[in-house]
Amino acid sequence: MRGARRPRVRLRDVAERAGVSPTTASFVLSGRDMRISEETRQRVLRTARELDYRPNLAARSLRTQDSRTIGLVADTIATGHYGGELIRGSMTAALKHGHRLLVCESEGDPSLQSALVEDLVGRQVSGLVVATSSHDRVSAPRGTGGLPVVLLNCRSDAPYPAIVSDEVAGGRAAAGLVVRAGHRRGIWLVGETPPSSLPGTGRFEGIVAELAGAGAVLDEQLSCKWWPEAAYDVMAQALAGGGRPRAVVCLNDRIAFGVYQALAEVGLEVPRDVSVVSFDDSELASWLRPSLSSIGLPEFEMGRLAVEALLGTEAPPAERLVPMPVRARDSIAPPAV
Amino acid sequence: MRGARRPRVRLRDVAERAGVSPTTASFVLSGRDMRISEETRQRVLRTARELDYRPNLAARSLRTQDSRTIGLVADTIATGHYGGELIRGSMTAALKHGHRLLVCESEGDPSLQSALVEDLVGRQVSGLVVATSSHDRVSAPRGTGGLPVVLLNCRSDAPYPAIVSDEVAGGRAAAGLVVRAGHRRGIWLVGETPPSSLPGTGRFEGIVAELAGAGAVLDEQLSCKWWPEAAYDVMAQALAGGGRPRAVVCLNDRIAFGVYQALAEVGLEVPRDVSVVSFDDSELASWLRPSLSSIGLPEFEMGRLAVEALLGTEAPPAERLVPMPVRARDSIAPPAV
DNA sequence: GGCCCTTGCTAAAACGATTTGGCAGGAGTA
DNA sequence: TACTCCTGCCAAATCGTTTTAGCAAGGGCC
Repeated sequence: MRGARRPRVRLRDVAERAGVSPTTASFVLSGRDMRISEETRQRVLRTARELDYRPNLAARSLRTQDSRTIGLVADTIATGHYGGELIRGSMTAALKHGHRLLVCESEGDPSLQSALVEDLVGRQVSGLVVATSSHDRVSAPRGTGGLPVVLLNCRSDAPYPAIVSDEVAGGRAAAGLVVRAGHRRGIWLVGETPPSSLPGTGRFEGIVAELAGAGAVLDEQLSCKWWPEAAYDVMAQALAGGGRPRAVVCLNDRIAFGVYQALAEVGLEVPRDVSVVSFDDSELASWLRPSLSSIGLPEFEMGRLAVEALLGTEAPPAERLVPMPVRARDSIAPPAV
Repeated sequence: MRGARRPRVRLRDVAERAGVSPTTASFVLSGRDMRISEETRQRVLRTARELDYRPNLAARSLRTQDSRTIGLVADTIATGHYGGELIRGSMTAALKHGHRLLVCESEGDPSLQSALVEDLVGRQVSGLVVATSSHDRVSAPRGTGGLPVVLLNCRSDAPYPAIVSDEVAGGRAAAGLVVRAGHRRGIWLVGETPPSSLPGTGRFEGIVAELAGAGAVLDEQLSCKWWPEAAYDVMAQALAGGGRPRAVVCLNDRIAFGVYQALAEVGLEVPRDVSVVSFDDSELASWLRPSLSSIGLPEFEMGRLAVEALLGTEAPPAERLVPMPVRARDSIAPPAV
């Protein structure tokens, strides 16, 4: 764009100027303990600094067969905070290992995905993270050419390690908050649990198990899409029918948002009259009044673990269940007498 | 990980198997119209397919001095939807030009930022996008080695093209919604406009200008941090003092959320009693009841334009103002008589 | 035959790093 | 002196592409 692109300083330039061979310069700069006199070492280092030498990583990759890059192929990277934190976690771990992150989005298109994988393999990435936002079973990427692969937020039939959130434990935690506040009756669940959705079924399973273990019962289950509008409708209808919950477990924060609105309209106060707990710990949870207790998604940690599985020294387990953080806030109180 | 990493198929392997020289194979595969007989061409293509040949992009980069990669250095990539959409936009544009995106986060640490820039330059990226989430003046990245740089969501004193949202026009659009609904009096503004914040001052400027142009007045200006809690507090206090707005312009959706709550508590209904408009068009805006009219952030488009400025054919302007999309929803109505 | 084109292909030199296998020269030892 | 070791450095091969320059064979033309 601006000005003539001056030719980059090469290792050879540094070597010549320092009066040594490229070999020596390379040894000095890569810090390997070959027998180099301290004086020569300093001279090379100084020269490199003077010339502002920056190694050409393409050349290095070619020679060492190691690009110090890992590829992240996601179906969607912009689902709320989700994608961002996943990327951040992956990047942080990659950075720690001196790697960079090549981020791609396939928009769920399988042919685009395989094209991307192919390209990344061609770029000699050291490993591949395949992520989804929908958290379920996925067909394993093909044509990875024997490259290490880690699945993020999904599983597959291929023998790739998978990093997923521990939804069952999360479900237990959510129900646990309600149970420990003293609730045993009048507990409602809001949100559908489609069979294909791992988070849904996992959460549900955990909730039911925890309630059963505490001798509590799930009085009502309102099925609806995971959106405020839908949750509001189904909740408002149930309340209009005369039902009165003491605690509501929502399958995500957006549902809880709708539930809050429906409760407010019939004059029920959270948490005095009704306790509410949900999942995702999105920003919404802390904005609501009263602030919403929510079981968070360990996105950052999952991203981190995925890259760590690729780059770390220890072999990753076939399936890593990442615990979901529990954010207890003001939306839960003991049942009124 | 699994199995022996079989050596990758090289161009030379394809050439040998097809009985031609690497030169010929290269010409065929890169599709250049050197004089190659159709028969030979087909043979090479077939062989490449059979062997599942994938070119080594490190070698290609080294030779062509072109990595087909662009680097994105952000201070924070996980600010709500913001970062995700920026990345998506950048990636889409990069993909269109056959490039990939190397994503880095500096966490606002200048020394980390320059280390990252240095690394990316070493990786021979074709260009650099430097993005911030805070949208203001930034010190230009150093040590870019003459690489093309585009600033995203910020400006600097260096002569780099900048892509920023047109906050002033956005401000006019927000006020315009209110004005066109017929409001001239009882218009409030909520949210502080710190001098350092470009979006704040830009929005404010546009709002004031539009109102003035329509002969409307800004009756009240409530200053508060851009968070629901703070906005609720300041709004509730103003309402308790007896003030009654007919229209409220909020500097972002989170503020509007707090305002909604404060209005509801004193029995004012949106939009019958009070119209509300705000900025960001976050998910919150469509979840609120009634749905919130909001001036969106053109994140995707900005990311796209940044990369397009680097890779596109036409020279980018020094400062590109990207229009903010107007999302008119249910929170605005004509003033009651 | 002698000359020049055209066609279809190839040899070899880059690109810029890393790394193997030495090579001088001095010191130590017998 | 002759042999061996060690120190400090370097020549050259290598990674897998792209690309310049040119070669051989065949045909047309005079």
